[in-house]
Amino acid sequence: MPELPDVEVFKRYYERKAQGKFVSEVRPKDDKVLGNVSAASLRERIPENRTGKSSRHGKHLFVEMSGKFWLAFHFGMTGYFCFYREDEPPSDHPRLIFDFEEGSHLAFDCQRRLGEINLIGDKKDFVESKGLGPDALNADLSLDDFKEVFSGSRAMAKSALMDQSKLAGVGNIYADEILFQAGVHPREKCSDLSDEEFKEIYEQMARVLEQAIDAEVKPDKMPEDFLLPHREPGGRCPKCSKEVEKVKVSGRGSYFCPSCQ
DNA sequence: ACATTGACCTGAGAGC
DNA sequence: TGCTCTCAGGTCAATG
Repeated sequence: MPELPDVEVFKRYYERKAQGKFVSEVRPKDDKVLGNVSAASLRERIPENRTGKSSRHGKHLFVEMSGKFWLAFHFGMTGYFCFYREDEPPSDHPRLIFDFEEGSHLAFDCQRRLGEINLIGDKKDFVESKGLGPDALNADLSLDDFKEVFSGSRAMAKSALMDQSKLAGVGNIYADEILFQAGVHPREKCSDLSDEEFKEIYEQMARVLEQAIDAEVKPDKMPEDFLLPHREPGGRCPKCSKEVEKVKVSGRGSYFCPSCQ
């Protein structure tokens, strides 16, 4: 599930619930989600530190530990944070649990184990090592930057939007939503897009991502004209009420409105 | 350079 | 009820 808006919501959840707490213990439950760090090393290095500030780049979330190092979280398909108190039930598939001195906990939950945790010293180096492009919701990203990234590509618009080395953060769901709002067919080639279409995609990208965050990523809180709640067989386009269609692009199920796009 | 496919994982839901 | 099949918001490697 986690694309840029989801991860931004996780970030705010972390800040609200778990930032600034003293970690008494950390419990790694599954080596599969550990990237460059072992369970033993986590147990060694994390306790006695305080959870610090956080930042996000694309689908990656960084959490600083006492100003000493960062934990980089990637949520895969099914990851999320779950904060709970002593008297509350834990999450379903905890893969790493922080125990706070005050008696509460933060779990990194990931049912399908496709997420990954890394311990890093420098965020920039990490972003570079992953080959990530600029964050898709970066205020410094101008229309000209955007065009420069995409106009040289012969890939389909949706594939290009999901390419994390071009821009980081857009995944399957929001690529569909952005192209729907921009009125561009997902299989349209970047090289065939007009200036007007580039501008439309650029503007809709920022709008869609921001509105999804405002809606806390909940389908029922999304704007009326979002495709997102209608991406299912038989679903109706929120703008023209024609039946939405599904095709495969880059091996991913892709919904679009045949009349609006 | 790009599309496609399968692998990595687990579980929910559909159809029988 | 239980089985099988397909699918799921991510990424990576191999192949054409």
